[in-house]
Amino acid sequence: MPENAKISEKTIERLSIYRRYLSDQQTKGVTNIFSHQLAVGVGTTAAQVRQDLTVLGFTGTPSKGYDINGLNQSLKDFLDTPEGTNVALIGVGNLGRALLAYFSVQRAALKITAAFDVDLRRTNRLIGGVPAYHMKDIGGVIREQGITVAIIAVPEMEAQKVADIAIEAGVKGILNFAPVALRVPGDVFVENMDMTMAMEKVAYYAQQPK
Amino acid sequence: MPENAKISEKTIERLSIYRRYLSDQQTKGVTNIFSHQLAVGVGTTAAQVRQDLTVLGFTGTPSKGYDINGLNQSLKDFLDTPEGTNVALIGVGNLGRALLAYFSVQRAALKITAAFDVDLRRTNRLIGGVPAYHMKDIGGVIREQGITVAIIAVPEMEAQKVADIAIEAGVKGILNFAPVALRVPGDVFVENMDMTMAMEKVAYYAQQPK
DNA sequence: TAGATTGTTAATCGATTAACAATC
DNA sequence: TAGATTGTTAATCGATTAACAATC
Repeated sequence: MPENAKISEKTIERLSIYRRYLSDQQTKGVTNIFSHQLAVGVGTTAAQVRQDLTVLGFTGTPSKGYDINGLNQSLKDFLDTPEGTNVALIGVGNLGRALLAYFSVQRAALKITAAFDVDLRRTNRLIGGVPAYHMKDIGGVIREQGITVAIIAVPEMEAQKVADIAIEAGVKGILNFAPVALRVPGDVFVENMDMTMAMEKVAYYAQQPK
Repeated sequence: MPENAKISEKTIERLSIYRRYLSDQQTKGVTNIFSHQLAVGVGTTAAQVRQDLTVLGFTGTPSKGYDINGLNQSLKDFLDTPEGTNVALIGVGNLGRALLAYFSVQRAALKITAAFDVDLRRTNRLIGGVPAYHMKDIGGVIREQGITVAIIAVPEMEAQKVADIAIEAGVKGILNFAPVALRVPGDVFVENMDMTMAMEKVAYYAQQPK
């Protein structure tokens, strides 16, 4: 992968989706796949797939398409860090606990290794197999574990505050479920999962005559 | 709002975000706002805000900017249906119950009025104040209640099947939490909330030197 | 009035789609 | 070989940003 190539967010998103689909195919024993098959599987176009895959430097052949094992390895090399990534979950309410369960079934490359809350009933014990700490210990624990990614699942009012603390402690990427625009330094990446907005968008298009 | 104007998804997303921010300001007693203030509040640009707001046909003034009460009303008229929208939640596992709690605090325009699951322990009773039915009753209940929007929070394997049944019963918009590309007719809108993809994207950018 | 902001149109930017020679 | 698919470049499309006369 060329060091100075600029790869769009959309491309990264699709690479992640390709990987999941290809892993599924791999477990089914499929060994090769053509760009248009992959495209149908994930809901895009063959041209898009081919263009996206060039960023990996992984190459297919006109007769066989892409080797799924090799392509999966390339996607892994590209998307994952060799040593895996520790993730902090901030906020262990209804949503937080659901996320804990959701991400616990993931492969080891991304792993929630610490959870935080202000509620004493949810701290200083294991929740879903993950140690839950009091919010006041965020900075220390993140630093100790070398955590660089955090999931924010706290109420709107608290989100900016916990983001600031997490970033101060070394976090460089945030998956934000709080419905606020976080103010962060330029070297910190924020992805917003705005469920209310998504719901309103769906409702809007559902009511359109089309 | 002009009948034949084509409005991009991105614009709809921002309108939803503007509304939430403006509602917050409204409750704080702020009555007027300039495009650049709104832009900072939601994390976009003033030019973007002004261009987006033109789709409402709601107009500001150079001296006062936008009247927040009036703008909120315009956004409501644009985004909401007069009679409100009933939403079905399909899948009452960890994530489904978290979503039930999350959306129960929303204003009345969007309301989860029915939940569905295959697990008998989660059906034929109220969950979070919402009647939970067995999956086999989906079609009937959706039809009876005139539901047009569904949230899919079932395992990957079941997602396409429940989507097909919901659409057959009249659903026109789906908020899909299952990590699969749903195949739907052209008049059905699907918004994917792919949490694994989002997490991988965050991890990718967190590890970039930048 | 002078200055700032508006609505709106034009210019720029970036992403998607199409095209095509090279390859198996 | 003939046919289909590949990598890659060019054309198209759409969204964002900039510009500016009109307005308060």
